[in-house]
Amino acid sequence: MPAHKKKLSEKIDLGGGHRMTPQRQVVYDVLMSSRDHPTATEVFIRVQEKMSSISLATVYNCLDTLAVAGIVKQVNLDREPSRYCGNLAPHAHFHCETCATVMDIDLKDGVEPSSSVKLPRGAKIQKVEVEVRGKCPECVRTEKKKDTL
Amino acid sequence: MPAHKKKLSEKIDLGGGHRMTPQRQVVYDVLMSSRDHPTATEVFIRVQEKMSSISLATVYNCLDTLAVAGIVKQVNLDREPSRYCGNLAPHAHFHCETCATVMDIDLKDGVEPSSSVKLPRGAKIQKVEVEVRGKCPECVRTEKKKDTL
DNA sequence: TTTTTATCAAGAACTATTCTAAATAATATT
DNA sequence: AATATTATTTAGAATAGTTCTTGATAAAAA
Ligand SMILES: [Mn+2]
Ligand SMILES: [Mn+2]
Ligand SMILES: [Zn+2]
Ligand SMILES: [Zn+2]
Repeated sequence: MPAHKKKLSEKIDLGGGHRMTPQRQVVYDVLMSSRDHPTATEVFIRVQEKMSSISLATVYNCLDTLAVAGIVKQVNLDREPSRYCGNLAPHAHFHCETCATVMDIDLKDGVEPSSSVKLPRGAKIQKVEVEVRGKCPECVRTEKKKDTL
Repeated sequence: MPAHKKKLSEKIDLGGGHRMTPQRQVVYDVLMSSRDHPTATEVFIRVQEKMSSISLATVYNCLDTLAVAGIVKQVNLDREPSRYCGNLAPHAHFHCETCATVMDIDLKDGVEPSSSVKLPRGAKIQKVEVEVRGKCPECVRTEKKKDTL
């Protein structure tokens, strides 16, 4: 079952004496129930529909706690606000420069993302990030439609 | 001849009615004469040694103009301040989490960096960025030395 | 020269994010 | 249970990198 379809309100262990509070749960649920990559402010807006009393500071706190606990991912693209992602599987991101959408890209089976670069010998690799920028299929289609008018 | 060893004060065309002013030239020279990836503030400090009257705002303006003209690269890693790079050849970046150094990584010949991901069909790819995080060779060595004490 | 356009510089403004401090709530200890 | 300890939430202040504004300066064009 894909992560984003997991039953909501599932109790998760955060470890390190951290509690899964109602605020953290609702932030977590919002991320797990969406495939897009909302910013903290967008998460805040979505969370408010379920818990109108929550503050933006708490959303930032919760996102950080969840990210440090490793149950959500913080996605940083360029100079833009951080986005958050509930997809824990290793994956890359496609960033559409036309509509600003961020979408997950699967990795090809058996191909390490690091295999295209000459890793510095003696270095200890912790993480490899691949980011693709361009025009998403939908925007390419819209563009072409415009051409034929 | 590698880009960073080019003769300094080389006159460059910026295109689009833009002038290579003394300020832009000195900012450009600073980037071309270093292999590290300085932030705008670090560039500012280095530039001041040659031109003490320059302002930080102008350094930001110059860096932006040079980057838009495509003769330097803006490098954005995580939430940190932007860094700037005079290496125009396609390359990736290694970011040491211990000493914060950013170094260039060459791409393997004949291997597209995009080959490790399942590109969305119909998308128009403009740029693929690969970022490696971990511990650089020097920091790995320092760490090991500490172990044997 | 006169006019136009580009650039510079200083500081204000902006924005995403973090910090502070007080209130609240959960947990542990007695 | 009562108390003490610790974690969490919250609003707002503070921070930091960057961008914007505006008037001065300089270069280019006419
Ligand atoms: Mn993702
Ligand atoms: Mn570089
Ligand atoms: Zn798009
Ligand atoms: Zn290092």
